[in-house]
Amino acid sequence: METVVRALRKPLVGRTIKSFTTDWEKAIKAPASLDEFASGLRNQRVKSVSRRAKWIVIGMESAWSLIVHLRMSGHLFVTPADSDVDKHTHGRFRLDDGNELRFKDTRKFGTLHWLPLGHSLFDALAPEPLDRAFTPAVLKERLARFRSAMLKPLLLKQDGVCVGLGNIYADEVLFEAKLRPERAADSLDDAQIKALHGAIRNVLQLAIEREGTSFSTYLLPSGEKGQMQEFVKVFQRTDEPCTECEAPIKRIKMAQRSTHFCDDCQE
DNA sequence: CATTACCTGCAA
DNA sequence: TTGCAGGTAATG
Repeated sequence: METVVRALRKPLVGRTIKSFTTDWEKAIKAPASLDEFASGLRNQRVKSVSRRAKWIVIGMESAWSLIVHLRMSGHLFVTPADSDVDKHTHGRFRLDDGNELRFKDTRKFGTLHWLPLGHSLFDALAPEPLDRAFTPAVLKERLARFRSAMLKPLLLKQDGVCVGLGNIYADEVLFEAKLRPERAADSLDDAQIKALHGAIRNVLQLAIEREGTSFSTYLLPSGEKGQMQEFVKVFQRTDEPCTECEAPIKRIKMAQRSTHFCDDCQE
């Protein structure tokens, strides 16, 4: 999402939204009606494009925001308003420069919100892991809250120890920290907490530098793939040799999600 | 914690 | 035809 936000800033900041159309009203979660959503957005000028956790926030000069969650298959991009419209495009935001912001979402899991400052969408979210305030001490305190919860499901929770990790990066983080996915949150010593903290920041920072992970449908707003899939060490490498010890990477199911790890390296 | 639900497309 | 896919909310 950080990569998406960075790419959308230039084409969106300073633009005015002239109109909105959709063929999938259910994507709109706030306000209650399509009418209120579309009329709220009309003639709003974009002031900023930012992000909280995996939510994309397009802030207007009016202090209201268009907030988008792309979930599994969502894609946001800016294109000339007269260009071909794919059948999975479910939202079109006409801009004042002849372009359109399009929301494409094959699986229709993504959500759109039009909300004023002070909304509660982000209230329960855990800290941003790349913020300076996210120190090993903060991680330690948050891990303690979750007692014997297993690390893998805990890292996926956006109201867990930190935000921003999905299934790919959670596996990569645990591999880098040399911790098993089923380890209990409260069983880590200080060195392991420090390793986990470093791994979370490293993996996310690298993923941003590589512009995301395009294993399946993820694409940059430009339509190009990210590069992080070339650098992952365990995700979707089942039975391939561990990069550290050559043991075959194992795949198990945890919290209904595929989970990849090295049986020898991770404790 | 696990399960289910929300959807469509694709590979086994 | 089944199962699986990068996410999250609701429910048990």
